[in-house]
Amino acid sequence: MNATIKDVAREAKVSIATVSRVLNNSAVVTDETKQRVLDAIKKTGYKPNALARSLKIQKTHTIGLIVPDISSPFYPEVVRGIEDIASMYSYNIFLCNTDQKEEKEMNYIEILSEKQVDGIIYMGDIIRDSVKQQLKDIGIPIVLAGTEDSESEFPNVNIDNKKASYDAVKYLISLGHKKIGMISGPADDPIGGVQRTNGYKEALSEAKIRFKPSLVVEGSFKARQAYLAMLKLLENNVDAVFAASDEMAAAAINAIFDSGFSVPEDIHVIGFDNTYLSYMFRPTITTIQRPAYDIGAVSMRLMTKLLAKEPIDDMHVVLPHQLIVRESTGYGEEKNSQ
Amino acid sequence: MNATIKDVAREAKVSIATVSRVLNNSAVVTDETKQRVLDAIKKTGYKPNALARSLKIQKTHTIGLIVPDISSPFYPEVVRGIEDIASMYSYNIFLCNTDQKEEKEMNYIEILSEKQVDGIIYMGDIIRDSVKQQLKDIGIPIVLAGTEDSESEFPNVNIDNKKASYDAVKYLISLGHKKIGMISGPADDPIGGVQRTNGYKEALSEAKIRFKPSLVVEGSFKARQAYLAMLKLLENNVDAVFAASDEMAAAAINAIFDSGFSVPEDIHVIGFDNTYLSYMFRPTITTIQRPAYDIGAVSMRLMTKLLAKEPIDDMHVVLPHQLIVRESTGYGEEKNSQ
DNA sequence: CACCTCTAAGTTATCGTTTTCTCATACCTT
DNA sequence: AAGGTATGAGAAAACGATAACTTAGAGGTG
Repeated sequence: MNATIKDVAREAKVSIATVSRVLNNSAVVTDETKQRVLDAIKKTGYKPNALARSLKIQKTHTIGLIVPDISSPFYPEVVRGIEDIASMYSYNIFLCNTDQKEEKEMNYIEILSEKQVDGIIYMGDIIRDSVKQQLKDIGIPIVLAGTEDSESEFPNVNIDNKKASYDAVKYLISLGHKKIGMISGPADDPIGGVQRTNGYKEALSEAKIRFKPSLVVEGSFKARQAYLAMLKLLENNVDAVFAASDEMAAAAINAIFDSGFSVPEDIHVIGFDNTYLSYMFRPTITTIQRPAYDIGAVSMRLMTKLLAKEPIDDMHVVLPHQLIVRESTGYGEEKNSQ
Repeated sequence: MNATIKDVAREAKVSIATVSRVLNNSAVVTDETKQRVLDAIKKTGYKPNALARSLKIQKTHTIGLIVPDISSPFYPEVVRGIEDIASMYSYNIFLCNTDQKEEKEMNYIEILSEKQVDGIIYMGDIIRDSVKQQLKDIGIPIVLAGTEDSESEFPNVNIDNKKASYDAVKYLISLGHKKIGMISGPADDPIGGVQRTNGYKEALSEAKIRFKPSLVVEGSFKARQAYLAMLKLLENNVDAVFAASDEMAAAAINAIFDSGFSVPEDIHVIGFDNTYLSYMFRPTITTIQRPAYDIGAVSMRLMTKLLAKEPIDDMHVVLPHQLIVRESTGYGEEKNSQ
């Protein structure tokens, strides 16, 4: 059906080697022959078969993306960042949703390996040992985007989550709050759970505020649980809350309103991630910005360096986060200007 | 480095043909030989090379996704739906962001074709003739997800956009409104622009309300323009507004508040798409739900049928949309229960 | 003028599979 | 016992490219 290099060769009355040479200009071909080949390519409508090429050169210019769920916030932007840089370097990406399930992760890594991807970018809060081992076994470059493994064995790009939540809580303290609640991520999540809670504790201890376990309620990054968590915190009379995600912060604010209190008048709230929810929601939500697009872009750039075996200055990139102050902590009583 | 079928054959002391036979159980092999091969596979850690296989069988079990922007709402869910079904049928997907730019679209289609994808699912509001032609030329199954081409030449999965906006406006009319404004999509967008505006007109004409061009302001699906559009509509004293996207609806509501009016007390607003913004935003926004996940899932299912050459009952699937009534049109003055 | 060198282009092995032939052997027939 | 038919397994030809190795001339040198 589709023309092959052979058809082009026949048409141009040259050998397939010569066609290959003009295709990759890997060797000198006289202008006249070259032109004949070019004409033949046009005439036959020839398109190189990337499969055959990849089989021979042992490179696919394809990388695999392991993502918990492309339809949940944060990831779409990361993936966009990855894809932009990938396309810049002529790489294509396989998208694989795993819901963070071990079985799906293992399965996809296997398939990606069989499809001979040149590298894998992994996303997800928890990296199981089994998965880690398999990623090592397949012997291609791996980059972790927006996460990190316990021993820092893999190159990665991330923010400093502990510092980020430290900054958020410190800001609340600077506003004069003493009873600060937290709605954390799951306890078995080393980042959204452990690291962010640690930042919270550190800010408190630095300000000599005693840490009370009852003021930290474990959430699941879902609105409903966060709503209930907030109700619990209200029983403990908190005067400010730091939630480990914007969605949880929004749910918390709703819980506060539904309980007859007001934000920011009665209680201040800070979220995490600067999703568009945080600025479209009213009151707009003070939040920590994790530079999702950049995490993706830098991860992919790091990947291209690994693939090209370029020297790499830093295998573990820490991108800056930022506290974005909005109405939920009392900023800007004047009208918002969109 | 990696073991090949040859290594397995040598290890099991059989021919590579036999190994291939047990791999695909494409022919009878005695249990004893089979076991030897299986052992050899385990011992060598052999993984089939999908590239070589695909080259031979002329199928890659890979499909390409052309998407305007994975980081903008609606698409992540569609893609998730596609990927879920794809993985169910052992297909992998290439993700390609095009920003709806002709050049990028053409380029990606070319690359996908070179990489021998088995099919392409196209998303995007506008389908240019050049792109359409190229999609036809590469000679593989194409499915349009959440969109349609002018001549309905390609199989597609979508909702009835005209009917959807008709329903929204009819609902506003049923609430007693007469001066209904609309913030539409771009005029050159046959769906978000033309079809949705047509539905608006039809609902008006059915209710014998005269259509006034000044009450339709062209937006771009972006918040800022919609905010300005709403200010214009306010000058015309509208008492209700239908926006062609939730983000525009939210921006409109902000504009209304910032102008000293209130929603739903003074003005009713309806959005489009039931993004999570529409239910997290306060007031929650009445909207039309486009079943994004299902559009993706059904599109991919359609694709698998095309690839398997199964008989297809309907090449043009119209999925049901739904009007979701929330606070922005006055529903539920009682406390929202999350 | 014989010999060498260079250059452009052709031959062919190879990447790792699948699949079509072939073939050897065992088992039925009659 | 000779011939026919399954049956399991091997040999080899693809699939469509790349690249190492050849080779045929053209031109340069002594």
